[in-house]
Amino acid sequence: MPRPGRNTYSDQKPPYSYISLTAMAIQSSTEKMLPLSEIYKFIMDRFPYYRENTQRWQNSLRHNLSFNDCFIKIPRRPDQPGKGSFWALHPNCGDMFENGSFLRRRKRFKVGSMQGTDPLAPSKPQDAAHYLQQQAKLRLSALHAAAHLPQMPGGYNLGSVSQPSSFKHPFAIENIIAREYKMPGGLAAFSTSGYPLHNQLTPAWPHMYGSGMMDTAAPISMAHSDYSAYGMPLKSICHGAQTLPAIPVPIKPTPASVPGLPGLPTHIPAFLANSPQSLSPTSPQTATGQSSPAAPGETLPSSASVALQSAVTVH
DNA sequence: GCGTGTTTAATACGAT
DNA sequence: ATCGTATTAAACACGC
Repeated sequence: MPRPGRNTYSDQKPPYSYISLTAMAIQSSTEKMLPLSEIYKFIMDRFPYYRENTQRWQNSLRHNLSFNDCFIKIPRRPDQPGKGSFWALHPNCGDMFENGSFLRRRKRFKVGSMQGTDPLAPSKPQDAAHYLQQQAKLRLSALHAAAHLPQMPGGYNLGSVSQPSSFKHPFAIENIIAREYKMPGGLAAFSTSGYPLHNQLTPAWPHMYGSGMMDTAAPISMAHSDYSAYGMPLKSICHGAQTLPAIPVPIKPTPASVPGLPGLPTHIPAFLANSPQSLSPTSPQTATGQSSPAAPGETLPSSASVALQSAVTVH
């Protein structure tokens, strides 16, 4: 029986499928697309388990990328030199995960199954690739635009969201990343297999490793997980382009973080940060996300959204 | 050669 | 038992 310890829990295989892990990596990126090598890196950074047997799981991961329609390949632009293509989530792959939990997928995503809700998103892989490439550009434009907007006191840590759903699955991406291993309470109701157990208290997320980003700037109290790090369900991240393109996620409190922008995460989860090392340790900070919860269905127009809209119309 | 990408096949497991 | 999905292994192609 494994005992709690550095090389037992922390090296445990995470309860996520390769699809989940890949989706996490992709969604952690600013442009919502990553080259294969960055996906590898993300996973190895966060999950010590995957620092071994790299041949095995990387082969599996590549298999999943090719095999599953939910991943689409995006050719590099001339200004994106490097090896291999980018990989992104199909714009219509929303709702792929049950309740936004990376632990459970609803069903295999197939192109043309019309389970997505983005009326603008093409379903053909080629079209989707182009669409996402455009989306990536837009995100960068929006990010730059937002960077010039005033910042609220308290920075990125507002937590007001416009999601109509108050969905808060404990394994939703925002909770995964928020939870870290270093919860204020130190414990959470999860089994060692990673699944929620209400009658059992074990250290949460032993399989995850901080690699220098243990101390997120926005620790979330999981005891009040109603408003999580992202403050939005995965599905809205996944097809955030339903009304607006998904917003780039700044990885640390920068002026680029704009409070109140619909769909814009105001907590920046370290887990999703694409450069975890860049996160400087900060003093524990109570989650302020619950301090200004958005009412279900509420939308919060902001100057940033205006900036985004203008960015959208520019292409 | 190596990294990337595709495909097929076998196997295991959970849900129904 | 059957089906769907995930994992793993392996072979192969392609480009640098």
